[in-house]
Amino acid sequence: MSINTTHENINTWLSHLKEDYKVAISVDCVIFGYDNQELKVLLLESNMPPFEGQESLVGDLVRPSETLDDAAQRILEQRTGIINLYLEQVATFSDIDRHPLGRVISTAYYSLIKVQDYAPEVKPDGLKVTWKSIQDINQLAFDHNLILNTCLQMLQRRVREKPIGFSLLPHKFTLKQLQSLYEAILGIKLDKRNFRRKIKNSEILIEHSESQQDVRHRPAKYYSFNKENYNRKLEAGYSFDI
Amino acid sequence: MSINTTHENINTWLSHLKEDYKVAISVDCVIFGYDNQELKVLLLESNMPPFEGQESLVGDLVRPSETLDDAAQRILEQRTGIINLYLEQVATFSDIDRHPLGRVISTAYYSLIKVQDYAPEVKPDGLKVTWKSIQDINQLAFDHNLILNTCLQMLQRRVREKPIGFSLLPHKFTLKQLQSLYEAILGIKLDKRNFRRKIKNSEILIEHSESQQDVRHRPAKYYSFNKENYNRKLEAGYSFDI
DNA sequence: TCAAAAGTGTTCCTCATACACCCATGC
DNA sequence: GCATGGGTGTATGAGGAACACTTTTGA
Repeated sequence: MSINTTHENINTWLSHLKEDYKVAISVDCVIFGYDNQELKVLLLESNMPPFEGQESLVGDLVRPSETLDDAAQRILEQRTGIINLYLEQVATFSDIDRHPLGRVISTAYYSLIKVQDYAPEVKPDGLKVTWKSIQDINQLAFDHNLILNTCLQMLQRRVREKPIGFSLLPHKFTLKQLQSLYEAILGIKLDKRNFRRKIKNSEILIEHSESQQDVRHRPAKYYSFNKENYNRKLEAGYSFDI
Repeated sequence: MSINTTHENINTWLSHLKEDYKVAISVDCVIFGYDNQELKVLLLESNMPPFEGQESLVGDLVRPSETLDDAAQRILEQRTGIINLYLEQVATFSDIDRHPLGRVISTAYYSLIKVQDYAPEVKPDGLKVTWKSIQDINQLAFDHNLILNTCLQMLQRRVREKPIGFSLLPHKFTLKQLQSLYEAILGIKLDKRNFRRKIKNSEILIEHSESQQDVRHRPAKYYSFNKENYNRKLEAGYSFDI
């Protein structure tokens, strides 16, 4: 922000700060999960006009005493019980009439969690929280479809250039699960052999001795993300890329 | 923004909107230019405490009646006279104490112009506007160093994946100028032969019959960006990449 | 004729892509 | 023994990286 102005001196500027130029700020969190071969998003069911019955993203107003990053963490915790999740800022949405009750500008954040680690039944503040497949999402409250799409594009970009996909899977996963995850996020089919070669060459997986059990086909081996080795390779100039 | 809450009903929510939860919003524009082999940024000289004498980005408060995109265009025009420039949103900065006069959250935008098309002498509102080389920038007002760095990273990313570099050069340019531009933005050296082959293979340049004049060496041919052909190739699935 | 930058091809190597069959298990 | 998904290797082509000399001009 610049305060360089000869037209408006400090006093008028200060009065602007107090009065006319203020609007409310909110954050909206797009929390992605992955289950049953499908990419999902955490949604709240709205109970307020004019959006009763519609679903919305996890969001609320930002307090004047907190940063956007802090607000995103606080609101996510209050609304879902999820604590200490790293959220990445995506974009800020400012259409004049995006909120029916007044001028509210909203900054969107996204993150990823393992659905196994979060049971929506918790509902810390009594709101209905549900996982919903991206495919099944229709009309959301406010401009949340736009926000969701923007965050999804960010996810698609990031998942190709950073090993964040693992944070959607259980600690131990099969290569098939990993491939299906990428296919679900990117919306494309990948070649099995090429995918496996690429992943294995990258040397960022730990291969476990255990395999699947009770499957009526050849059991798949379990793998985990090797964060230590990834960090080591990062420092050596490695750049992840699917 | 979500209004789904059982703790705060509509009325208290509305009062929040009117009172406690309001902060001021600003935009800051990072306008890049290129001249004399150097990447430059448009800066204003600050005349207000505690930043007198320091330089700042082109910014101001957003009005409650305009979107952030509109505000960025308006403020850029008022402060510099530059009209109708497409600005891309980069990020929103919200540190509590980023502004000495109160809580101001700022959304950053960036864009590129040809320095030939803009004479800073114009100074529409009487402020000093200057081009400054990225290299020579020291301490800026507010958190503008952080904002500038963030926008520079965005530029470095974008310039590799979209043919936006041309908007920094004169209409007609030499391949050497184009290569130097990329080197200045990315801060790396490029191989002359590989660069020229890549650019020529991309078929997005028009080769003019004219060449440089009055240079004491073999004169270079002039080229222009072939926007029509680029758009045609885009639709055919082409993706620019340097 | 010299200085200064323009312009030009080839080799090597890495990596993306396309593709088909055998293996281990539960039923 | 059969259905189901797991697991593996190779050949081809495209494109990135490294690299040095000749050409054109003005002074």
